Amino acid sequence: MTTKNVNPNVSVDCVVFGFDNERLKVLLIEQKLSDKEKVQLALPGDLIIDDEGLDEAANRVLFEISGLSGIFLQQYRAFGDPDRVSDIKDLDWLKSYRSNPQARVITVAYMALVKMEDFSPEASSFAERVFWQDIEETPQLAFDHNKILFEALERLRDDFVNYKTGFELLPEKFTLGHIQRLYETILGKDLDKRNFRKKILKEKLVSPTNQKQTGVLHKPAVLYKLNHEKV
Amino acid sequence: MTTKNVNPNVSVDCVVFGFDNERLKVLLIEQKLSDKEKVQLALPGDLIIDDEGLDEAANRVLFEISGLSGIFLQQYRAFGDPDRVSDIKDLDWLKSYRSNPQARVITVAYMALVKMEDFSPEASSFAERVFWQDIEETPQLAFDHNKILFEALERLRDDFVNYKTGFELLPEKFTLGHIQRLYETILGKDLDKRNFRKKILKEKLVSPTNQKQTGVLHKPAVLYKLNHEKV
DNA sequence: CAAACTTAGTGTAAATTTTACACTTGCGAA
DNA sequence: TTCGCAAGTGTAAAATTTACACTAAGTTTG
Repeated sequence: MTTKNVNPNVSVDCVVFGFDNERLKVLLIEQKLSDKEKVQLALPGDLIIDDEGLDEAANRVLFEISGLSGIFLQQYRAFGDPDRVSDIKDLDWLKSYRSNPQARVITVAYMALVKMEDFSPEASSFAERVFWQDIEETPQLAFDHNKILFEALERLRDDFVNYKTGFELLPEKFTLGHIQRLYETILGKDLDKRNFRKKILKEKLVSPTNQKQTGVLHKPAVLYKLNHEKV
Repeated sequence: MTTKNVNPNVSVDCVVFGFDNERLKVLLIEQKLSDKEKVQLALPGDLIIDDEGLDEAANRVLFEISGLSGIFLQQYRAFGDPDRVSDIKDLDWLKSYRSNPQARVITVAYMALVKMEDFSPEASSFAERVFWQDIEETPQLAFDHNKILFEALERLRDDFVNYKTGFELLPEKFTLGHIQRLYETILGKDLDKRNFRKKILKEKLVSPTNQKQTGVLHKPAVLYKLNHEKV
């Protein structure tokens, strides 16, 4: 009880889901361990700085690592097992301004969902490589990042079950089929076409334009747009 | 970018809701500032220790401050505005083992719901007083604790809307009226008696016993019990 | 140019869930 | 014995959810 504590390092980790009208992906980085030559995959994340809030830190870190900005990151929980980052001394990626390189790392996890076409991640600072990874084929990640990712996905699906979010991922003009594929992708299951359309149209969040798809190898669909005042 | 950071203090705060078959309360503590004579009200919380996990820390801290243990605490988010605890230097309650008394404090918030009759909080360590405060009359709290409490309440209600939680708050034998009052208390609104009973009974989480209430000044109600295999 | 392929688009009936609503019952207290 | 109080009970209407199959309109292929 009178032990002198060393304050923990505090980091933020960002689980950025990307949708490409087809598959759900997650933004990963490849980082190199300092002395050994091993590389490992991880979620973008880094230590916070003294005078910034957590939300602010998440946005900064994501930008510094991947070049992405303007993304709405939602915090969903903190992870703080004392040994969740055990081989911390081996790591290059804890930046030079850390004050206690030997101390544990507590991380605050953030989640976002974006359309991939709007964002082209570019590796910078200590990341060797930044890329979109298909969610169905997630590899082994560093530390407890697989767990952090899994919980983010659970939260993402929770947010989708009420059918009121996710439209922001669609292009300006989109078809009802696009929305349905979005929902099927996120929820990981098939939905009945007629029932889905009924439900979406009842919400009145989208309206038809007088345009149709072109250049598709099937009957062209009516294009819809968002009712911005409602979203 | 090359600034030497001071690692933040990390604390846990516990929002323990208590139900007394009547009202919803929250566990608060009264603590004294060091030099001045002012006292302030706050949620039970304290810094974490090096080698403990966050969940572990929450349980320890709650026990040390209030004597309560065996409570299921659920983490719901971290709060980390850089100036959320601005007058930290004035505070006695940051224990002696803190390493950076001048640094910011990031807190990880936990929530629990218990039946008050099972727990008799007793002030210990640095708390002057520990008590149950009616949720409808929450006073001004220290730091951002009003915000932390508000978000806990939102989360609590979210957990209740699916009608599948909260039974653990009831005595061993209880009436349907008790459950309804519990739900009305948590949700903060009245529910239709007949519809509520229909719904609860359909869930099949409770079964009637062959006993009835005694000593009540009205028609005695049938007592129910939990179907433990389902809860 | 006909056939094949692909997704768009559409309606209904049954089942389930939700909502609104009012009176009688049994106990203790006065 | 009457009064106050919460227990206990049923139904109809409305809303929501679910299951289900064919035609339409383009493009590509042979």
